[in-house]
Amino acid sequence: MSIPKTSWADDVDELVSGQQEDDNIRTVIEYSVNEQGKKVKITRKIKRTLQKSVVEHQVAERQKWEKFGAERGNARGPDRATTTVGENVYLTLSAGNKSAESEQQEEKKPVKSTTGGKVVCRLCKGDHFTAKCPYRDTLGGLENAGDTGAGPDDDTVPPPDAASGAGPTGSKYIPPSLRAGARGTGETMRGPGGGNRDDLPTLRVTNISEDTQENDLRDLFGHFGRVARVYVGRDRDTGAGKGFAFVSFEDRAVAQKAMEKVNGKGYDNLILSVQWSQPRADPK
DNA sequence: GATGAGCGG
Repeated sequence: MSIPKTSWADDVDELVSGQQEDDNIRTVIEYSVNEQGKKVKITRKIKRTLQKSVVEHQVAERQKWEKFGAERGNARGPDRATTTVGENVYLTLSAGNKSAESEQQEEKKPVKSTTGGKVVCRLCKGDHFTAKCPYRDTLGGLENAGDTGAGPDDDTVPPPDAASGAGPTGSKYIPPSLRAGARGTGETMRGPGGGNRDDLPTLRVTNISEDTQENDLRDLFGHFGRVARVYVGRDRDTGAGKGFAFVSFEDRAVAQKAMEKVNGKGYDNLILSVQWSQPRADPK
C-alpha cells in the first residue's frame, strides 16, 4: 500500500543516516523549490518540550483499532511512511521576552501615554520632559542628590537594613548609585560647572573635508585645552561628512582662543572657518 | 555654504 509520493515535501520525517535520534528531538527533512527554481533541503529539529505523548484518552484508543478498507490487515497505528503524527507544538512568537499577550496590550496603548498622552515634567509638572525643564537646575538636585556635584548634602550612609532590600513598608530596592547621598557617575559625568553638555561652549567648524574624523578635530583643537565633545555632521545614510563639525570645550576662554587660532587656518588643503555655534534648534 | 543625536516616566 505504498502510495506514490506526489511531492518533495513527502520526503519528510526520515532520519538522516548516521544521526543519533534523541528521544526528545525529531528531525524533519523537507525539500522544496525556491524562487530560482532550485531544490532546497530544509532540515528542522523539533524539540519536544512537553511531556511525552500528551494525548486525549479517546484519541489514544483509536490507535488500537483494526484497519479497514485499503489498509485492512496492516499494522495498527499510523504508518509513518504516509502519515505525519501531529504533535502539540507550541510556538511562542515573541521578541524581547514579551509574551504575545503583553505585546498586544502594548500595541493598543498609544506610544506616549503617561498622563493621557501628555508629557508631564516630573519636577514642575509642566508640558515637557524633565530633562528640558527650565527649573531643572534648581529643582533637579532635589530629586536626585549629588546632581550639582559637591553639594551641601550630608554624607549619610543608608542604614544596613535599608540596603538589604524591602523594609517593613515594602519599599522598592534602590541601587546604591541612586540612594540619597550617593556619589559617583552622576558627578563625574558632568562638567565642573554642573551644567550639562548642551551649554558647553561650542564652536562650529565649517569647510572641513568630508573625510575628517572626530579624532582629527580632537587632535587639532586639543592643543588649546580640554575638548569636551566633537561631533562631525554626517549624511545619515552614507556616513560621509557634510563638511562641518561641532567642537565643545570645557572652558569658554579656551574655546575663544581656539576659534581665533584655527579660524582661517589651512587644513587638508581647505581653509577652515570657525565660529561660535548657535544652540540647537529645538523642535516645539 | 554649511547649525548635531540621544534619552525618557
